[in-house]
Amino acid sequence: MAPPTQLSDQQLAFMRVLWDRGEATAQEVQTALDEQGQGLAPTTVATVLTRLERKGLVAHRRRGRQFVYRARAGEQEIRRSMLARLTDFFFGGDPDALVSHLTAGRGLGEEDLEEVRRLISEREPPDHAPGHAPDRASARESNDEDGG
Amino acid sequence: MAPPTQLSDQQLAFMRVLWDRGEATAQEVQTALDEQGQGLAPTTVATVLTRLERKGLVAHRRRGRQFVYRARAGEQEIRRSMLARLTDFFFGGDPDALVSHLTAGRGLGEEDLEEVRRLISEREPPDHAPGHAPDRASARESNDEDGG
DNA sequence: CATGTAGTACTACGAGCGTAGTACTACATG
DNA sequence: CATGTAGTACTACGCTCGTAGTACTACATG
Repeated sequence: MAPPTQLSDQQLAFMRVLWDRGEATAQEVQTALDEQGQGLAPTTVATVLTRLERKGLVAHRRRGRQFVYRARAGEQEIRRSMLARLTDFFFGGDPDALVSHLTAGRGLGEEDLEEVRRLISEREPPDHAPGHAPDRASARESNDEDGG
Repeated sequence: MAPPTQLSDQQLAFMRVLWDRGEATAQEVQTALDEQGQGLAPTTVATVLTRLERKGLVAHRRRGRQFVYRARAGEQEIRRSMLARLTDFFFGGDPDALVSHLTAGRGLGEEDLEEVRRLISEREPPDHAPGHAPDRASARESNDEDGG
């Protein structure tokens, strides 16, 4: 599972609506996006949803003549794989850089940084492969949180 | 500045080569990618480089009949904007989730998590807009690290 | 059953990507 | 200058994306 989940901003926006609502008809998705400044034609929304479905990211069931869509891929899952791609690429083998990156510009001082760095570094297993993303991040953790 | 820097894996791989070497001819890039299992035809490499150049991400100068390419966009810059897109989308307004994500699967215990969370949360400015990415992350930090 | 309407399915079209072939250029060599 | 060769420029093709129009279907209504 967990295909080369490389989603565009728009696709993510669609997924977000479904994640937030659990379920949504094409119309509801359209309305939701509309409120975010994404004015799309109804057919466009349908097209995108169909494509997402073809990729296995969403599924639908009928309700009357409407399709009710739901996300098949969880937010955590997508998030994980998308971020894993980048972190593996940019910080593969160098968790230090990742910490620095995250804290840069957030006003964290050197001490804080040091703390965070320590916390992560000392646990980070050295099974990195700085190159194209391996799927080490996609298969072994089912213990995502999001709730606490 | 900082265009909607949304690079594919391959484009990143190309950039990586240039970042690592400072400069490289198309041939050198090809060789480098070849060693990473990316067997590409010379013309393919040239095409990709040309396209990257058109996007302003790389530049070239002549050396004899060859083109010597160099990255115009720094690794930090690209990294920042690419990660900003995702973090803004997934964690916009919720630094907690970001911390959780980063530490999930790394074996960090709840205490550690708490610590990291505290460090970031207490500094995180509330200027988030959980929606499409604002460019709050792209303009104001020049203090990236990468060196230590 | 005829008509309107909501909603999905199919088709389209331009842009960018991944990939690469062919054409052209410039230099080494005789 | 003719030829070979390395290297870039142009062209191409299939795919996905963003966007949406048109066609078809099914249901409410008279």
